Amino acid sequence: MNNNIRVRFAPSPTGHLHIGGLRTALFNYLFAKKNNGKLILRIDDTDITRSKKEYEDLIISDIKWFDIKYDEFYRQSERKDIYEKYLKILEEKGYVYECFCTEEELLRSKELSINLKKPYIYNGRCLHLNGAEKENLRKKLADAGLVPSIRLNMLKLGCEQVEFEDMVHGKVVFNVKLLGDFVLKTSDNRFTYNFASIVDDIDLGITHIIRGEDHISNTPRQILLCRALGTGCPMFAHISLLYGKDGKLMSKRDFNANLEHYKKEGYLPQAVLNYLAITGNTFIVNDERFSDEIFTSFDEMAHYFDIKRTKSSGAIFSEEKLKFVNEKWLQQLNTDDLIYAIKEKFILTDYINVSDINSINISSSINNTDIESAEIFDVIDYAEKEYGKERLRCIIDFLKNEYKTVKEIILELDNVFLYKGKYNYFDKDITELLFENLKETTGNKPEASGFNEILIKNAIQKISKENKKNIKDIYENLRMALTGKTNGPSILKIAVLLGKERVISKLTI
RNA sequence: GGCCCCAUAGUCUAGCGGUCAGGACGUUGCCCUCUCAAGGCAGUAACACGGGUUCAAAUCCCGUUGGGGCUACCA
Repeated sequence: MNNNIRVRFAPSPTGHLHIGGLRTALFNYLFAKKNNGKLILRIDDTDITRSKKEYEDLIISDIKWFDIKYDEFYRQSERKDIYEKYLKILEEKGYVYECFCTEEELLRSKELSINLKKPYIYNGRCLHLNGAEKENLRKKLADAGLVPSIRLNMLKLGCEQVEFEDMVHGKVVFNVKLLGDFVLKTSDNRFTYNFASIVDDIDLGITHIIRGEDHISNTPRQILLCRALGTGCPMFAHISLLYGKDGKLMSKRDFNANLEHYKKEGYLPQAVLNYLAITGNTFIVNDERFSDEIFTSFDEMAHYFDIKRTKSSGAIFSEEKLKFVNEKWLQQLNTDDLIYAIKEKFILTDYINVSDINSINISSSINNTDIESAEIFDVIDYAEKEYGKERLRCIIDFLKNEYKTVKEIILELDNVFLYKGKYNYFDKDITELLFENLKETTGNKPEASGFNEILIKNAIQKISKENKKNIKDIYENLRMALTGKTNGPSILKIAVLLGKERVISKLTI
């Protein structure tokens, strides 16, 4: 296996990284990992008017959030010398020419083509200008503060068609005549995407270009540039795009295209990646291990990844399936790792405001001396102070198997384990009986040994028998008193995790 | 309009000439159960259409239809 594989992810900092971009980054990362290659992050910011540093920062932090690691980093805005160098090569070979057309002129000729229902192709007018005409036009441009743009001379290249072997689509063929002499360098001295991108790919030794299918029509232009430059060309893999429920391309307008959405809803980064990896893609077939499509680690995912198995058809994004994947990840993730992830990856104040908890709870806190002196940053922090590390671990271990997102876990943690107020009970009699019995039967034994599921169950049965109360009613009442809801995870388990003291206190009328 | 890509259930997919068209999500029912989930079991639902090629086509070829992308001195 070739271990000089180099791939790149090249977002332009003109907005947030969205879910489709993340998928492209992921496929690059998987490919690099699988082949022992390098992943290069390149910020394609040649469009200085639309590019913003804040977006670059956001993109980088998003990539980090998902634990996608890159080996090298570049910014196109810092590589102008390199583009200049390659442009010079083309000039020397006579493959480029100056274009003096103004924006209006080009626009007009384009409109004309549209009206005639003909494809718009640059007419190559400036190719045939003589020296005097050029100087005249150059002056005119200079008056407007512009310089001639530079176009690639397709005629000189002499190719009729370009074909390439796409790693996901197979053979793709384009007719060169329909491409037109495209611009390499603009009249305001910027290099265009098509030029800068492939020059970087060549210069940085990129071996495989894995990008979205929307770039497939740029590919022939870039291949032509490779030929003009006389260099080899990287391999291409155009992966299918992600679509919304309406069948249209996911765009920044879609709320679930924004990665912020997944952080706020409490999806684990691993789960999002896992989901993205399996949609529009297949790993190993006929292997039961992957029948439910859940991986246990990124390395495992990379190991079984094969770009050639990527589907060439587009895929509709399904948050339902993502939720399922997230649920599985929650279940399989080691509890300590989960707690770490919750603390590191999520902004818990999105779910619960710590100051709210504090104002409600601290005054009535059981061990309020500890709490008041401690610095509390978030819910987990607070819960740790309340329950201790070990106990909190048990609670999270319990909750992670009951809920589907981190958000749900945190909400439940707050609602039943941290809330110190009392919920309304259904039945006063039953509540009193529960209070008496649970207080009595457990006596003064320490919580750990005395307060367990069997004991509570027995107490409930005893209450039922002796007082002719319906078992279900007693459970329901206990649940209501402890959680304020009529349904949820095992109330026995919840009671045990809460501990005798808290349970008794909630049952006090 | 032109160019390119794509087409198996509601969704993601397996399938590479002969399968009862397989799996997953969802959904429905049952079991479990203090409730809701989870889990277990069972059910539901698909080869866009029309021509070829072939003894045989979801699979190969052509066309049609449908969807999508691109069509800039944006990336």
